[in-house]
Amino acid sequence: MPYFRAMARKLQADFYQRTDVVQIARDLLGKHLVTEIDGKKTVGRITETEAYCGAVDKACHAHLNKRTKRTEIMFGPGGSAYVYLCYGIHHLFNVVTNRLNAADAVLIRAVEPISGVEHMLARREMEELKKNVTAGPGSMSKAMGITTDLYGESLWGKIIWIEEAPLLHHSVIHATTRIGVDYAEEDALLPWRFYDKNSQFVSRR
DNA sequence: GTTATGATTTACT
DNA sequence: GTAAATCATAACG
Repeated sequence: MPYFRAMARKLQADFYQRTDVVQIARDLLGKHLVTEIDGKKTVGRITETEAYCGAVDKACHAHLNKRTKRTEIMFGPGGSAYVYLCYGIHHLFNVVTNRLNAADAVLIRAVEPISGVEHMLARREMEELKKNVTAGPGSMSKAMGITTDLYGESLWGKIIWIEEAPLLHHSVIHATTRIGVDYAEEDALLPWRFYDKNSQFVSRR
């Protein structure tokens, strides 16, 4: 490994297995999401996340500890990928957090392209780099090559991982309500969506 | 076996 | 602003 190129550390179990999913959602902002799929490596800086808190959150698929084949991975220990298909078209990528039997997850909603931009554009069938290439959970997953094939994949393996990066200052993190969870009644009002105020690559303002 | 329904995006009017 | 696309999953018979 060339000594002159700093090798960013992959986030490990101790990061994902903390018990406060909202804190993890904040901490993930600014980190680098990396995928290496079909020999194509793409890196994106995470700019937007949402926290989903297992049993007590009406917006979470695992609300009241509803255990199904789909939600099963969220009950495992933190550090694996929860990917599912939404509206029959979009693959949404989540990071499983917390300990065994605490079904929390963080939805990654947007990234800012860092490298492998040509692969992202090819996957999105686009010509130039605009924010909608990777802003929005379905778009981001498509650009990064994330599909339900990655369901249950370890986040410190060789296909997908997240690299350490300095925490963002709290003053540039904006907290607001989550998107598309109107059905969750009072839990739809929780300020559990976070984004980097300084980034253009955010799905909505 | 059937049926309802989305953690959304895109292309319209 | 509104609507269509499109299918795995979950709940029910």
